Amino acid sequence: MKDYPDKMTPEQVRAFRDDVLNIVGQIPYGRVTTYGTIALLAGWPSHSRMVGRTLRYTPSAEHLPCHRVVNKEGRTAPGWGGQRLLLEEEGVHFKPNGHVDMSRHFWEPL
DNA sequence: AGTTTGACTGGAG
DNA sequence: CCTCCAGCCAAAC
Repeated sequence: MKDYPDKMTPEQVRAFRDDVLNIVGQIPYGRVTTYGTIALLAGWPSHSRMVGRTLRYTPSAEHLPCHRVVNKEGRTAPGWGGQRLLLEEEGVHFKPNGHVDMSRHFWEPL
C-alpha cells in the first residue's frame, strides 16, 4: 500500500506551484513558516524539497515574501545570505547558532 | 533511460 | 551543536 501520493502529473505540478506561491503570499510580516508545512497544506506532504525548488526557480516568487520560508530548524536557505538581513529587518530574532527562533516566529497557516 | 542534484526532513553519532 | 546518511522526488544532466 502506497503511503505517499502517486507521481505528480504536469497539471498537479502546476497546481502545487500555484498553491505554494499563494501560501507564501499569506505569511504575515515578522513571521516564518517551513517548507514541510507548506507542502503539507498544499496536499503533498513528502514534497518539501519541491517547495524549495519552486521558490528558487519561479520568477514570480520574487514578488512574494519568500524570505519568510525557512527549514524546520529555523535555518535560512543555503547560498542566500540576504535572507537573514531581510528577516532581521522585520524584527525576527535569531538564536546564537544562527537559526530563527521558531518558538517565537513560526506561523501555522490558517 | 540511467544518474545526479538539491532553498528538505528525520534520525544517528 | 555539528556532520553524515537514508529517504524523498521532480528536474536537470
